[in-house]
Amino acid sequence: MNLSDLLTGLKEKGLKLTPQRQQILRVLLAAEQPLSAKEIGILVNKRFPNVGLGTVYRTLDTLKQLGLVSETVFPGGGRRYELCREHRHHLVCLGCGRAVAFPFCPADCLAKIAAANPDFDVRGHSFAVFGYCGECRKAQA
Amino acid sequence: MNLSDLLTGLKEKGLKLTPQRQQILRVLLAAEQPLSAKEIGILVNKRFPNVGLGTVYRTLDTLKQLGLVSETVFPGGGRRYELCREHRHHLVCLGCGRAVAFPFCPADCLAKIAAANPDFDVRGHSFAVFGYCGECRKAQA
DNA sequence: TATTAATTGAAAAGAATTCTCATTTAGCAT
DNA sequence: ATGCTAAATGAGAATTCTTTTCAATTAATA
Repeated sequence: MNLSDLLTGLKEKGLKLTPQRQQILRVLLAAEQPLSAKEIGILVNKRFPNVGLGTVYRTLDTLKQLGLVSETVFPGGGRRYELCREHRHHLVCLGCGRAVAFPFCPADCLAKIAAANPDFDVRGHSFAVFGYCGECRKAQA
Repeated sequence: MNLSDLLTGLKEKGLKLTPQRQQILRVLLAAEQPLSAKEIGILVNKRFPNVGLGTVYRTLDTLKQLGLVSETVFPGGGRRYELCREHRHHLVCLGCGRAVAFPFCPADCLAKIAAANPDFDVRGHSFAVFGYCGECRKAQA
């Protein structure tokens, strides 16, 4: 997924290709891990100093609704955003906050749950694993 | 797990058994699903009208640190609390917000992740499934 | 180039959570 | 019972995060 694919996607949905949106998408494309709205704002501000957080939140909402961006809630309640490249989950370090993505899904568990709740229309799931990364473990010792 | 077990636990840790804490524990014991701090505050206020949310948050923090209460983060960033009875996850309705607990854990997935990341000290995980419950589906139709 | 609806910036408002500090109180030792 | 002391509380201020408002701007179309 590159920038022009994303822009084509926006255009097809009838959305305007504003420089702000493009920059937010560039930031998300360059990110190697999910970012908070504030972090996205700071990175966007490097090129567009007066883009406010309001615009960041609005754009993220729009992109979420289009299915281009996913929101992950981290322990403590922090919300982070990333492009929907492929479905993935994260291994999050409780020490430094860094997150590593992994592509495994708890498929067997989802199947069990769906089978046990036939009335429920399952639309999605979240899964995250927490602990301490190698570096933080060294630092603690 | 009943109230006096919980109180014994607190006492053993050297914490005071204030009426406020007891009432918060009673509310958590009576709850059938994880509650937000605000909801807990409202329920506590039925018997102790001037317990503030500050006390609710502080008490929940204390109970979390003792391992008596767990915090679950819901989509959108809402944090909810429940007694640690047994480890469980939730099936959450995106329509009405109600949550149903289930005891399955995505064990195979956890094992895969741990195997793929030997440096990482895994301490916990979160897992939740989202969708629409039978009632909300009827209401939509 | 003009028009128009979508988008934005800036600031205010709202919600959730944490912090502060003077006052109160549970638990312990008289 | 009473007094002592550290812990806990109430009330409100302060933070942080997110959403909303509205006038001004701008991308897209004719």
